[in-house]
Amino acid sequence: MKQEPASSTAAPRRRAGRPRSGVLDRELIARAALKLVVAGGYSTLTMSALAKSLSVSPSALYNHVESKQEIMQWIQEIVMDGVDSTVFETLPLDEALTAWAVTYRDIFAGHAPLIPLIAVLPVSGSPRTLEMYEKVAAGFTRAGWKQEDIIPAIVALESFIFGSALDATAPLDIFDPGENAGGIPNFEGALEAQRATGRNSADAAFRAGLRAIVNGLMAASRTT
Amino acid sequence: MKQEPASSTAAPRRRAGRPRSGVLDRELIARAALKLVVAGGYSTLTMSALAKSLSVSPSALYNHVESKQEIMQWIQEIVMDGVDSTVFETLPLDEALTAWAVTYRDIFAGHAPLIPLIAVLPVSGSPRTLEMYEKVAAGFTRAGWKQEDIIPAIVALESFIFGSALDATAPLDIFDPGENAGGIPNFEGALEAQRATGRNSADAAFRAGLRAIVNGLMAASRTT
DNA sequence: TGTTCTAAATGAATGACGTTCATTTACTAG
DNA sequence: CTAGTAAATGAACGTCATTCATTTAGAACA
Repeated sequence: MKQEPASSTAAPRRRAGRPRSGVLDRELIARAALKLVVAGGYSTLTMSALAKSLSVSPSALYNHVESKQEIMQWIQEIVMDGVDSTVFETLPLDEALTAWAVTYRDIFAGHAPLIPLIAVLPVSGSPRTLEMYEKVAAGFTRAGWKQEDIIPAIVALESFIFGSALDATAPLDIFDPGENAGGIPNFEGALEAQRATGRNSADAAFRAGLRAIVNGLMAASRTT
Repeated sequence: MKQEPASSTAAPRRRAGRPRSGVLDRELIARAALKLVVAGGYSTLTMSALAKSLSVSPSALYNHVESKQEIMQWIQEIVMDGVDSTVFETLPLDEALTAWAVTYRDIFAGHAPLIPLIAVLPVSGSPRTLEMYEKVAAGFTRAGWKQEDIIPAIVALESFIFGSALDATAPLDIFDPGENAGGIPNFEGALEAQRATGRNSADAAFRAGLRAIVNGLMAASRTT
């Protein structure tokens, strides 16, 4: 849990910038872990598998990592880097929020196991995540938002994004009532009507919900 | 993964309604599991601990349960039962949605580990959850919504609720930039302003987001 | 050059887990 | 009284993450 001093380098502690032996370092481990995850999903990310992919014994990893959780945090940082938050510099707030949210959800839909982690993780450990927040907050500020309303708006959007990313991993027939059909006419009618549109319901929900929450937030900011 | 035939009883398979020996049954196991969780959190819910709390050996549980995941589903059903969906019968849609969402989030904030499970779980295994959906869908129908818009609206709301429930478990100082302060003026300003309100930011975000998404959805339904 | 220091790797061991299985127990039906 | 059977037992297993005493090898210093 300890943070290295002021150094921004990710490499293990070494004597005055002189390279040291060791096959491993933070960057290497993080990349290898992400590679494993992308190739075979999070269930294949074990310390043994990770060590093997680095041609090293599992215990060697613990010279560079406190726990597996820490590796998950490293992965999270790399993944978070893929979220496009430059849009706030070029687009009006509502459009920027929409574009940002879309990339955010799409990226984390492929990394659902990270979500329960992120939601609870202090941002202090992740400078790049902080930079993202700064860009988003700047977008709100530029649009003239009251300062105290900005954090709640960001958190609300993120909650929706994380929930939607989880939802995106659900099986397509998740709502099929199965043997419990009958006695639920309203729900079944709605289900059938949605099915008839031919659209993926997770995507439709994300789009509709995103438009609603963005419009709703913008409207609220104008009334106060 | 198999479902028992048409029987709606939760008891283990038995001969023509005649009670059989056995200390265990589904209801007992589920209640004991929930009790453990409420007392000590999900990390204390192990098959050994559960068995011990029932004065039984761990392997005995497997005569009634396929896996620990199945127990988690049983817990989920009990917990879901606490969500108040009667409000749709008495309140106008927007107020009902708000009241429903509030109880939904508050309840699952105490059961965060269930969320990644639910988001991906077929509803067919949970009759009571289906009944909830029916009441919600009926509320939308009664309010004159187009059928095909109902499921996406429900899913969007649930995504927001689940995300918010996860967020509610975060530490209060989750946004503290720590040593990374400086260089992120907009974010820090917003953070300070939010702090100055004295409100819990997770709660403020949930309230603001809920109002926004409900208003946004209602507005959208009027334009189509 | 040789000695010492130390970061880093090793491999064996540990302790939780969830889960399986052959066997026993105790009730019920005939 | 005899089977038959659901259910409980306890001793395994296999898979994890993690720990630790020990070894290895490169760099600093003499």
